[in-house]
Amino acid sequence: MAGRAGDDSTRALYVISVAAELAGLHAQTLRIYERKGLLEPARTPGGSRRYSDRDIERLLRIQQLTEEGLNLAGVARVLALEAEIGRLRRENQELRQSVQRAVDDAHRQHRRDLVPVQPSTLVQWRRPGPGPRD
Amino acid sequence: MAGRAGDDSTRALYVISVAAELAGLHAQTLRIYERKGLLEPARTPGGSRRYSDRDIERLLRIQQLTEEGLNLAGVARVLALEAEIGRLRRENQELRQSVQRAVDDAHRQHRRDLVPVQPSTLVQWRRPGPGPRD
DNA sequence: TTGCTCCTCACGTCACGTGAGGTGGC
DNA sequence: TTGCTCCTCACGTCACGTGAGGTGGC
Repeated sequence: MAGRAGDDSTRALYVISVAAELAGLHAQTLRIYERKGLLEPARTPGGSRRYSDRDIERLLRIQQLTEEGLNLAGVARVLALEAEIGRLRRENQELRQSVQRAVDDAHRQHRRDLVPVQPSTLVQWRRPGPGPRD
Repeated sequence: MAGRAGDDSTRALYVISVAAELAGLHAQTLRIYERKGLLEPARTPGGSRRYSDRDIERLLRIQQLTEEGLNLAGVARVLALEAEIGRLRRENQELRQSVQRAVDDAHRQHRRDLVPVQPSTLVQWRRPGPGPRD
């Protein structure tokens, strides 16, 4: 599905008959999906539909969901919720990185504090023995 | 819907006819929803269904979604995805608090570093000029 | 002209809600 | 006995996919 010239998955490449063949659906079904707001293919100046690779993948996802018994209202809703979940997961990932950065900064700050120590203050390193505590 | 004795929204209180009346649905419809896995009311030792306030709220949510045109497969999927979104939002909120805590700690650390500075080491602050790079 | 596109209309199938009908335990 | 519960079966309605039928531009 990728590796196309220009590698732009949103580029409108396929007329409806080709898109239908790629997705394993009837052309008329694609028109129905569009009317229901499930996807919005590009249009040529003349008014014909042109589908991108992203559109094809969306069609395959829609097909999965309808095969699982969802009707088109459910498919529309599920696609929207899945997009929301994607956003939340990304935001989540970024927040985790923020926490990591903040902790790293704290550690760096700590190490910087240790740098000015004079050699005369160095002591031999001992592994912590089985002391009464700590 | 709340404020019940004991205030436990999961307590099984209503027989199917009462639950159906509360939700504005037919008892038989509630049985269908259960068979489709949309909710699982408690059972008495004799085998009769008992619905909780939480079950009633779920029934109302199911009703909303079917009125919006979703079939039951779609409703089941949407409810699961909404639960996932709830989890992600909560996790997200906790991560934000972690970031806030880490930043607060860094500020505290910073303030502590500033305390030991001797007055003799103070220099005038200059804004960085337009140097050749960086 | 051929083969595509566009659209609308109609039919078959299936899901779901509703009701009927018959059973059994407080 | 009455009024509930349990279940299954059948029917009406609606959504959706499919196909036909007619139009128009490369």
